[in-house]
Amino acid sequence: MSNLIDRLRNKGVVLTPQRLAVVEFLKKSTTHPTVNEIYKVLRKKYPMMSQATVYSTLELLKRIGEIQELSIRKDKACFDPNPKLHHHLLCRKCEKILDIEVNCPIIKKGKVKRCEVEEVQAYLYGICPACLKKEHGKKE
Amino acid sequence: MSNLIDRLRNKGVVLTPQRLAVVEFLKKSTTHPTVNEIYKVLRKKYPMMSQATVYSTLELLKRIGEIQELSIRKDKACFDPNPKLHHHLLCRKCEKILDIEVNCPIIKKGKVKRCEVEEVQAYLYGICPACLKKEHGKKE
DNA sequence: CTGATTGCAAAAGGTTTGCATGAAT
DNA sequence: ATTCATGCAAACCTTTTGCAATCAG
Repeated sequence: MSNLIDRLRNKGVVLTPQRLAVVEFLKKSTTHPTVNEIYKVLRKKYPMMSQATVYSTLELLKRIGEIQELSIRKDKACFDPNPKLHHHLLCRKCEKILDIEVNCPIIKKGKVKRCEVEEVQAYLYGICPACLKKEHGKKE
Repeated sequence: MSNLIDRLRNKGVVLTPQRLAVVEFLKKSTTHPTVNEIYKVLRKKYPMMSQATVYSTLELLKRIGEIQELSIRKDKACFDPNPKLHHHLLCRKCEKILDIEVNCPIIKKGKVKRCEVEEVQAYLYGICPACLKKEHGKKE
């Protein structure tokens, strides 16, 4: 965690308590939270925190390549503390977002079909292993 | 086009003039239009057409598998008359959306990493061939 | 006829923006 | 002093919803 803070400092980021709170919460999280989820949790500890600050901090972290934003949900953005290229599945049963670590030889950065690809997001929709297992007992 | 209409009838779709207008416009289009783009064009010919009807018709066409919805733009939905699995690139220069017809062995429907994948959307962000060509002359 | 569809307008929800306050250097 | 971040609230846009009027079969 402390080398994350060093990294931010080196990138010239002014580290306010609010920003630290967002960074720390997000880097610990494994659930790809939305802005509002982050805001609601942090507000308990930092009652003066505003949603606009959460937005601007996430924008900043995205810009410097510390996190990535997902549009896998149609209605709102989710955030992933891991900025490296990987894919995601949204489970239609439990609504959770899972990281999908596969090395796709085609859907990747670089030249694809004469295009210069700089960023990739692959969104899979279906059922996660946990919900598949639950279904095995039932009919359906 | 007439076998499209037959197909809709066979699926039990009530064919109103508004729905026909949306279907015909979208099936001819190659630009992945947004709801508002569709609405603005159709309103010229059908002044009584409402945006709510465009929304509901697109929802209907999606449900019966005639079109697909893209979330490649962060702010609004785009629609693709081709419901088959294929991928897309959003060019950051011209803002156009291109179809990317590649056969990815990994990002596909079926079993992926112990998940049951029912739908796939791969969104590539970068520069399209036309804009790349334009850049060649310039320094950049 | 009768249920489905339409159009209108309002509501909802997420995101962005403007500006005054406040903190840091 | 000056710059930059914050918080608040309003504004903005897209999408959804409710309902009365209308239409398709």
